[in-house]
Amino acid sequence: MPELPEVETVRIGLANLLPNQKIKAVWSDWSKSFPNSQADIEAFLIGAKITGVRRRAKVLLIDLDTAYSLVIHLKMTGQIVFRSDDDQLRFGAGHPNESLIGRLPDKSTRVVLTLDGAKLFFNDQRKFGWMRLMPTVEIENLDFFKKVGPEPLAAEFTATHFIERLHRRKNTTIKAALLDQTVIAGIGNIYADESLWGAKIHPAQRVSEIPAAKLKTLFSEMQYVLKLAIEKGGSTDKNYVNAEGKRGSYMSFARVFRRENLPCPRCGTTIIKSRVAGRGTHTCPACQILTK
DNA sequence: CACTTGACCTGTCCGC
DNA sequence: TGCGGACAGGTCAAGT
Repeated sequence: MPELPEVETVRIGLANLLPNQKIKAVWSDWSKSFPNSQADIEAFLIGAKITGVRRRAKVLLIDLDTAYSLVIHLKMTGQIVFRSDDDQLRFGAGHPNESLIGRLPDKSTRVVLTLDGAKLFFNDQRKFGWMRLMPTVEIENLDFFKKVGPEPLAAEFTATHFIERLHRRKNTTIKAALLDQTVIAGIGNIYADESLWGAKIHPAQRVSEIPAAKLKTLFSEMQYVLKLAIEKGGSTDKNYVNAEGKRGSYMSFARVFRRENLPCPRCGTTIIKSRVAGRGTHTCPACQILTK
């Protein structure tokens, strides 16, 4: 479930913890999680110093002073957790900690980077996520980066631009268009449902059938929801944690997502769950009407 | 070409 | 209690 707000929360955490850290050792248990060769890892990662942490769409980028970067996609259940050796010892001694997860590595740990007095753990229960090492300048040439749409919170991204982008997928449902990373970057199932509820648009409505004024509302609702979610440290439904292993609190602000059988906070009607664009979809049947 | 569906994985939950 | 199957949802490949 890491979407833009979750990946951004991890980025903010790592940006405070990682710069100037030196990578001393690397361990991995699952080659698909970290497909680089041992030779590349030794040449460009071990001994490298971390210079910065960036995000583009749902992808995390850790830049190194070797002119290489770690490109990381958490997919559904990925976690990047920084833990100092001191904190790790407290777990062993049975001391409670605010972290949602216990002693590391655990059985979902796929990669461990040993730093100076700390370790960075890449955990991923479902093994869909990955990290890979590549020259920093080549990142923009990856297919995904060439095709991915604009950042929805960029200052220069306007409602007009948003509507233009959505119209690239005018014959599909608005939910499928929002989830399409080549249209706009970073929206996933949670924030698609939340934004559509905010704009009172049914997720199965065709893009071409939605008046521009409603799409304009959708633009501001989307920005509102994404900003609020970043402020709350993202959504923890099950797996997601930030760089310190702590949960995000957006789910307690969610209006429809995972709230089936509960009242709509706007009108009190019972929220229903259905399937749109192949995904579990949450709507208020009174506020979000499918027209035509 | 535009769009939809299935595969990749594991853990959890539900019904029998 | 155990077991099969549905489900979770980001992205790419394959199918319509």
